[in-house]
Amino acid sequence: MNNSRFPVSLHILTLLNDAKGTLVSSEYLAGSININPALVRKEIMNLRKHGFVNSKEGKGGGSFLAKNAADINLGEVYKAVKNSDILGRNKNEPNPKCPIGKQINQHLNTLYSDVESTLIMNLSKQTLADFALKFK
Amino acid sequence: MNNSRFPVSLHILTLLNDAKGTLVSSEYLAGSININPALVRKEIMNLRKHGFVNSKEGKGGGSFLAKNAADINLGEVYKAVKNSDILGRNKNEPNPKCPIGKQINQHLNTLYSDVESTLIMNLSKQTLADFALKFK
DNA sequence: TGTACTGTAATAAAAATAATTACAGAATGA
DNA sequence: TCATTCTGTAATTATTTTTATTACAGTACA
Repeated sequence: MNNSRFPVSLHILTLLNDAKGTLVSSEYLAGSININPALVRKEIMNLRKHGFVNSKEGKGGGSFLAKNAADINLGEVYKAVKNSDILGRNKNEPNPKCPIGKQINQHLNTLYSDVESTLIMNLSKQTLADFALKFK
Repeated sequence: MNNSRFPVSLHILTLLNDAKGTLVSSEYLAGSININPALVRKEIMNLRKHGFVNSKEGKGGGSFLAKNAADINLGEVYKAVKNSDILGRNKNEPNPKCPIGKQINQHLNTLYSDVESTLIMNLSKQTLADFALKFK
């Protein structure tokens, strides 16, 4: 992960949780996170697609949590934003003529899926409500 | 992780293990991985720094494992190559005037260090020898 | 003493990420 | 009704990260 989608999404969700159902504009969210509002809206699109938030268009519009914070766990959030292999991947095909190169991706795959599923299991122990509780 | 340092390093180590102590050139390694030899040498520098491999300069030179494959575990390899936060990080400072923005990095830090230590624990259960054993 | 390596740096290219800009469409309320 | 303030979305540009390329000094061998 060399992008900021997870922390940005978690930040958005935390702010929305804090707003207790009132509508929050992408402008405000962007101001807290310190990124561009259009990026926030894009990330919100994704969170909406995954059922975490809902938005209302038009004047006075904004976003709000679509479910209880206790029903959103961080494993789900991770799954919603992940778009690359957890431990990275070589973009080039390894040499198929090399006995090791030929097989390595297959073994990396099993390693990664194992590692990732325990990671998700671990993340899933914590809900957005748990996370938000840490803020004073 | 959006770079390929972990898979590249593991690939190198697997090849060296397969070579059973004979010297392997960066040219050969690069050919199997399908990346540039200079990158391989750079990655080997790092692996050497961490005590996993040794190299011999000059004609007929190359690299070889510096310790038994059973004494290299994948958690150590991960630690040797990791250079970014496991779940990504927003490069911009969150707004210190926002009650959430002000605190979020601190809470992300504890989350990340927790998540990462279980990830490493998990990876550490597997040695290079275990990994290499999967190749037929 | 030529050859084949590593070590290392500098530079360039490519890819990924983020920022910016723009604007149509929706909801509000004066 | 219509100006205002939002979202949704796309297109473009800028920035950063990653990878490739090139080059060459130094080392070891034969």
